[in-house]
Amino acid sequence: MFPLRSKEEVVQEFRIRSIQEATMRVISRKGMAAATVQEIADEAGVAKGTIYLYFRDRDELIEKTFDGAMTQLMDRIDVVLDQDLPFEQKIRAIIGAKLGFFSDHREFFRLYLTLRMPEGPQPRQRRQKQTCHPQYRVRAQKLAAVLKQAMERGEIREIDPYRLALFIIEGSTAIILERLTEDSSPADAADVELIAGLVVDGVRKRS
Amino acid sequence: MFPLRSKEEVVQEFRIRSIQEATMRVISRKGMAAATVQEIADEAGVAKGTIYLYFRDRDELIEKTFDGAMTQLMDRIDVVLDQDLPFEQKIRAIIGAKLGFFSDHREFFRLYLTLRMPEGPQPRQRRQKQTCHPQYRVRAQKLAAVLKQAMERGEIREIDPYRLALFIIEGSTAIILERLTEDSSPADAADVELIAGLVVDGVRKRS
DNA sequence: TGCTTGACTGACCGCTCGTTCAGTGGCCTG
DNA sequence: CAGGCCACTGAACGAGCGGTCAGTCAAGCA
Repeated sequence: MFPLRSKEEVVQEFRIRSIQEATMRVISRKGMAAATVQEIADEAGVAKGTIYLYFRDRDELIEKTFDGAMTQLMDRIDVVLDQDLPFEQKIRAIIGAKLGFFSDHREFFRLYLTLRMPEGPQPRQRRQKQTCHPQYRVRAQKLAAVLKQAMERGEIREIDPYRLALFIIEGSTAIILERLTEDSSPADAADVELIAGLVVDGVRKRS
Repeated sequence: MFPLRSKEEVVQEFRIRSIQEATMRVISRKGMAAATVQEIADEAGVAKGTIYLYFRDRDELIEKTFDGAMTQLMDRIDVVLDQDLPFEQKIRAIIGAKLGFFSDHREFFRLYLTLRMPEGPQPRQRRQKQTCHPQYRVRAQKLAAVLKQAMERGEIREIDPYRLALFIIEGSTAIILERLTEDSSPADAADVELIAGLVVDGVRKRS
C-alpha cells in the first residue's frame, strides 16, 4: 500500500526524462556545439534555471543524456554477446540489435556521432570537458574478445581481433546511420543480412 | 627572366600556408569547437587581425583548410579509382593511398572526424555554418560507381553498391585512424593487406 | 484561511571569443 | 633622404553564451 516512489520522486524523474529527451532532440537538430541550454529548456517546456536544479552544468546534462542512451544500446548488445551462438548468428543478432536501437532512437545519432570519437590527446579542452568516452574502446574490446574466441574455435580465420572489431563496428554503423537519413529503407532484416554477409564472406561470390 | 610570381604573391602564399597549417595543428590538439582564432594566430606567429586579411571569417578559414587537405586526399584516391585494375588490386591501392595520406598528415584526422558527418537536416546552425560537406557523399558515390562496375564485370557479387561503399570507407577509416593513436603500428602494407582481405573474403577461412 | 515551503522562473552577470579598425613601422620609390 | 603606402598589429567592441539568484506562487499544513 505504500507507494514505491513518493509523488516528489515521480515528478523529479519525469522532469529529468523530459529534459534529457529535449536535449536529444535539440542536439539532433542543431548538433552538439550549437545546442544551447536556453533552447533545450524551451524544448522541454521549462525555464533555463530549472535545468540547473537537476544537472550541475551543461556538460553533466549532455554526459548523462548520452550515457543513458548508450547504456541502453550496450545492454541490448551485451545480451547477444554473452549468448553462446555460432559466429554467423551472433553477428546477425548484434547487427540486428544495433539497427533496432537506432531505429527506436533516431534523435540519438547526432549525439552519438559527436561523442564516439576518440578522446583528445591533450589534457583538457576548453569548451567541452573530457566528455569523450572510453566506452567506445571498451565496446570494441568486448567485441574483439568475442572474435578472438571464434578464432580459437576455428570458426573464422586469424586476424588482429581489435582491428577486425573496429572494422565491423564502423562499417556497420555507417550503413545503419545511412538508413536514418533515407526516406524509406529496406526491411531491417535485409540490411542485417547485407552486413552479416559482408563480414562473413566479403564481396567474394558465394559458390 | 620574369619571375612567375611576384614577391608579394610568394609572401601571401606563405602566409596562407602558415595559417592553414597552424589551423590544422590547433584543431588536432584542441578539437574543432575549442580552437580559437587567437590560438591559431599565436601558433602561426601572426596577430589575430592578420588572419582576417586572408580569410573572411573563422568559418572560411576552417573550410578552406579542410578543403585543401581533402582535395589532396581525393586526388590521391582518384588517381587509383580511374585506373583500370582488377578489383582486388584496386582496393589495395585505394586503402594504401588513404593510409599513406593520413600518415603524412596526422594533424588532419581530428578535423576530418568533425567534418565528415552528414550535414544537419535543419536550415542553419548558429556556431558553425553549413560547413559539413556533401563531399563525403560524393566520395562514397564515386566508390559505389566503381563497385558497380566490378559487379557488372562479375568480379564481385551483387550488393547494394552505395551501402557497400559506406561499409568499406568507414571500416577502413576506423582502422587507419586507430593506427594514428598507436605508438607503433604494423607496416603500412600489413594493414592494407588486412583491410583488403576483409573486404574481399570477410572473416571466412581461405581454402 | 493564513502561513510556510521550495520548486520553478527568467532577468541579469561575467566572460569568452570572433571581428574590427586606428595606429605603427618597415619598405619602396622618386 | 623624405614621404607615402600597406601589410601587419592588438586593444577594444559587442554578441552570445553558461550559470546565478532574488523573487513568485501554488500546494500542503496548521
